[in-house]
Amino acid sequence: MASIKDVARLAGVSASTVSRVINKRGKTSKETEEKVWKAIEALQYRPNLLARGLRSQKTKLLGLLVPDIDSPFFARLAKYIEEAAYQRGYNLILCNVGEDPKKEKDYLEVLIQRKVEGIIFPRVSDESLLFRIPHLSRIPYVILDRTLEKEEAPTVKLDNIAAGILAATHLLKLGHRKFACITGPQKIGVSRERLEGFLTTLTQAGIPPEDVVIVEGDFRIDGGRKGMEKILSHLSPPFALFCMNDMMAFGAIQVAKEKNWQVPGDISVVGLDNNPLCEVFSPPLTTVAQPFDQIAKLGITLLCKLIEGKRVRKRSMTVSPYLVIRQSTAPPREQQTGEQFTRE
Amino acid sequence: MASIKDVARLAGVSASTVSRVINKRGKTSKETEEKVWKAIEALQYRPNLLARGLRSQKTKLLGLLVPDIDSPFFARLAKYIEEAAYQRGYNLILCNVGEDPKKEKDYLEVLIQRKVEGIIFPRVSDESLLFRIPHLSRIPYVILDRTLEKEEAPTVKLDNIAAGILAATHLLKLGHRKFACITGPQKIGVSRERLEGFLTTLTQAGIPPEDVVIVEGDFRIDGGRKGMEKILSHLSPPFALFCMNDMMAFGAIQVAKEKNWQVPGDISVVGLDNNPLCEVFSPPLTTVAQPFDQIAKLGITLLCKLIEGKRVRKRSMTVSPYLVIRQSTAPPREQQTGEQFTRE
DNA sequence: CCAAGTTGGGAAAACGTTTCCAAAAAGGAG
DNA sequence: CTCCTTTTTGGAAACGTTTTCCCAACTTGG
Repeated sequence: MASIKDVARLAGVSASTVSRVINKRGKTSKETEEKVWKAIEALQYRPNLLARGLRSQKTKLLGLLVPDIDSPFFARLAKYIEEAAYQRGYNLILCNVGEDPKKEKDYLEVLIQRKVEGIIFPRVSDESLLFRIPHLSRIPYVILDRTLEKEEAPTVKLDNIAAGILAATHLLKLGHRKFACITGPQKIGVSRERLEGFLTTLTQAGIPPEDVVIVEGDFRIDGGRKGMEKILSHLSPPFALFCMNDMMAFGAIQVAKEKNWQVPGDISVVGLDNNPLCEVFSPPLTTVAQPFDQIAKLGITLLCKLIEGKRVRKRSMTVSPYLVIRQSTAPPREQQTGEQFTRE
Repeated sequence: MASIKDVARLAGVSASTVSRVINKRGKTSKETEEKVWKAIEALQYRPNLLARGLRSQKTKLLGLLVPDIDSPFFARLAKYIEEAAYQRGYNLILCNVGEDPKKEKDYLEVLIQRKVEGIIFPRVSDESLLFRIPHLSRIPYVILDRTLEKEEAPTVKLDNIAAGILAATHLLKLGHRKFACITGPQKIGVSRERLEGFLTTLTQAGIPPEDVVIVEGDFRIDGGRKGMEKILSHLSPPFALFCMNDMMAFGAIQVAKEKNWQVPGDISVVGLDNNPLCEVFSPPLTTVAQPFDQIAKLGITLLCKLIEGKRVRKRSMTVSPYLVIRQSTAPPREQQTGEQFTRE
């Protein structure tokens, strides 16, 4: 493929001039510029980004370190991250690390070796080797959807307390007095914050935390299933359930149906994320929506600022959730015994 | 960061020797090797992959050009592609092109500039600019889940005819005689092949193609919705429906429920893909499963062979689908009229 | 008309590797 | 001990850019 020297030769100028024209750096006369562009066009020249990166230290590459790209949550986030990065001229190296710490470490090393300018971590775990790698300390990064306890890491995430409040308020307004909650892993800060918002709101409404059945889930369908089994062994409908993501809500509702409980008739369920499947699920799932696009956009913006070495005022930011009411929530059954047999 | 020269200096050898030790090329004595590894360890040296790629033309980078990473289908495929690539020491640049031809073109150019060694295309469209870019003709690529009409492109995909046959056979065996089908876009070869398998099987069972209600979908939930509306205006239950992917099946079933038809009581539905959501949907969806892992693995293997310049016998290969029977299919209602009024 | 500034552009070094070639060291045979 | 072969090593060029430094040729102003 044609190199910058070929262009220079054809245009009758030096390589430095071609570089200047391309990068619009330094002074060049209108006529040389024209000659250069003509030559570039004629040779279909495209700069070699390896060489450019090597010389200028600007690779325009970011690492995307994601736990599981085949999860609706991360896939969605990844989409918006990609979009935001593309807009700013960055490319993404996809690193799907799963539960494998060795793979995570491998990838972190490789990203360093590839001279990525920054790394974006959707929901990295506390056990992440992130901070173990010496060279990594030098490279800018942003964490999405996650609070890291250890240190002041730049983060963009949902206002999780608000999310818990939103769910609780909605269910209270419908008249519920009995509650359950399937959380995410309790070691994840996100889960604790959501629970905090949920419980304090209930407490303020006069419902003591001890009366709320709380079981720990895993953010996966199966966690929702198991969670619901456990809840039903402690609590009899009608009651209201808050699942900390939609996947678990799907699993939980499935179990409820298998046991012949009606949703929302016997059990009202609120999810979280606003997965596209919510609409098509039956019943369509009421959920606390995350604005993925905002999170991704803010995350990339923040990362770019860190890369450019700009001083940033707020290294951590939250975005507000909003409630999407569908048909998995309704007033509790007792209060409308008259209607009990007419619906459906 | 430490460079190869620093290592050389510390180990008291030349840079070339260090390179030889790292890459295990050429002869080096046991003792120098030891010295070199010690120095590498001491300095925490990691080769700069930009420089290596520039010099050796081996970047160990692949492009992943995907229509929409936030679709369960592609997310799943991407996961397995990533896994297969990682196993072989390749990294992936994530290119999410959506419906935007300009973005596709942009990305193809960028991939060339970044000197990727190959590109993997899950389900590229016929309108793709893939073959318009002059330099691209030189770079190896593999297409997944798609037949390109134009030319003999290396492809790994499902045996779509077999998929259609599988769906038809299953429904016939249950005793169905009235059929409908929501296809993918008809301009996509995949859709036509699936339909072919489906229809010929029905024909062989004595059901003329004219009696099968066929509507065109888009592989999305909403296409399933609209498709079902159209079908129900032409055909009254009971009948059996084959949707060419799970998403459309979800949408179709949703509409059926809204109109108070029972699945599988009134309408049996078969999907395709075996999305994890199938299990949790109600009713759990019977579906023709794609072995994503196989497709991805074969695709990457093929791509690597092309990259290494090996002669490959079969440039195109198919993998076999298999049926997963859940609860969205059942014998048609007529045969059990007694139950007709007991439901709900 | 000359000194001082301004503008445009070229030469060369540098980025960090790999790889070719030749030189040095080591080993073996006579 | 010498000569030849083989193994191990170092030097230097090359990959394709960007960037620093410098010089030539104009402009400009006094």
